[in-house]
Amino acid sequence: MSEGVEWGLHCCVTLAWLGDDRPVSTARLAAFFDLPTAYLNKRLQALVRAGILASTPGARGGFRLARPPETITLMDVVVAVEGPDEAFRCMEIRRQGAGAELPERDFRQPCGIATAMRRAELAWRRELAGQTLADILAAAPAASADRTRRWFALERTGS
Amino acid sequence: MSEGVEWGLHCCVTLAWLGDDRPVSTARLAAFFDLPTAYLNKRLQALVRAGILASTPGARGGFRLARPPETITLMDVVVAVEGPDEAFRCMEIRRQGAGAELPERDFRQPCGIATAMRRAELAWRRELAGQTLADILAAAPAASADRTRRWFALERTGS
DNA sequence: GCTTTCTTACTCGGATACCTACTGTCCGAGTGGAATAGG
DNA sequence: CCTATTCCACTCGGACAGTAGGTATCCGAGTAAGAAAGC
Repeated sequence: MSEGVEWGLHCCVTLAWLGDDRPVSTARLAAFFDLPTAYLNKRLQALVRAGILASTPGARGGFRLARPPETITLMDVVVAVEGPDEAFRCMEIRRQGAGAELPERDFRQPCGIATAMRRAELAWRRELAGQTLADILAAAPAASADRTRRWFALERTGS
Repeated sequence: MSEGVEWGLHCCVTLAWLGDDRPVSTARLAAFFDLPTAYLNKRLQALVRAGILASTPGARGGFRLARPPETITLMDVVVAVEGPDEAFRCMEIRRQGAGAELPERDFRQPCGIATAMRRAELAWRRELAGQTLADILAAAPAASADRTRRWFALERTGS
């Protein structure tokens, strides 16, 4: 799985902690996590396209959460960064080679392997869709949120 | 996810249908599914290392199932082909950048994001571990098994 | 005719290139803010 | 002192290279079968 998923989730949590009052620039977030600025920006753009973040252009611009943390599931973030297509995709190799000349009716029933893999992936998606950003926030220690807010406040005024 | 997972699963199902009496060569399996022979062989080797298949060298050699289909889970095949490490791996970016100078005790509690992602992945693995090769065989139509057996028998005697 | 030996063809197994996609980087368009000049 | 204007620095956004991992391929080691020669 892409590394950007972890980045996106951490940035969403951070933005939730910082509140919606003023946007946070990519450079600030990248400095906070020691990540490549431009590449992180690319990933945040994906979150904007998915309607998870809202971007503010211009000076003092940046990103903020587009909607309340209770309405943002981990599934939303994963799909936004990783793409909507599932990990296991059936290539229908049963129709290749020897099965190429078989009539269409022999493949009316879906591939059992694809069905089984799909079932597992649905369980994964269901678990991700059941966890919202608010749950992550609730589970995290309050001290982390405080430190994060303090760091961003200091950097804003400091050198 | 690697394409080889689908290949491995289909080959296991095919080998189960053909029975354990005589091994099947990579060339025969590759012809049956119209796959690159050498690359398929590489993947079958991975299944041998995992103890799922058994290889017989020499003329008339090939692969067969190493153990009964009831004891082979989809998880076993996926791990054998894809590797044991999970898809989402926490890089602990919370410790990078601003968090680099924090004391160790602040990270005693595991990362909440990693925990949530791990929970979803455990659900996926549990679903895969609950499905055995025997379940796939039972769900598949008997006609497919017959056709497969017939094709491999014909190819063996034919040109 | 039977046994032993040798050849041979076929198989797995690992070492070697290629290619897609993720990772990383750069520059331009656009915007808000601040300084400045004028009234 | 207040206001309108101009300039500027900062931000996002998409277009452009670099690199790791998956994909594909080839060749060598090893084995069992089969043919051939000898008894």
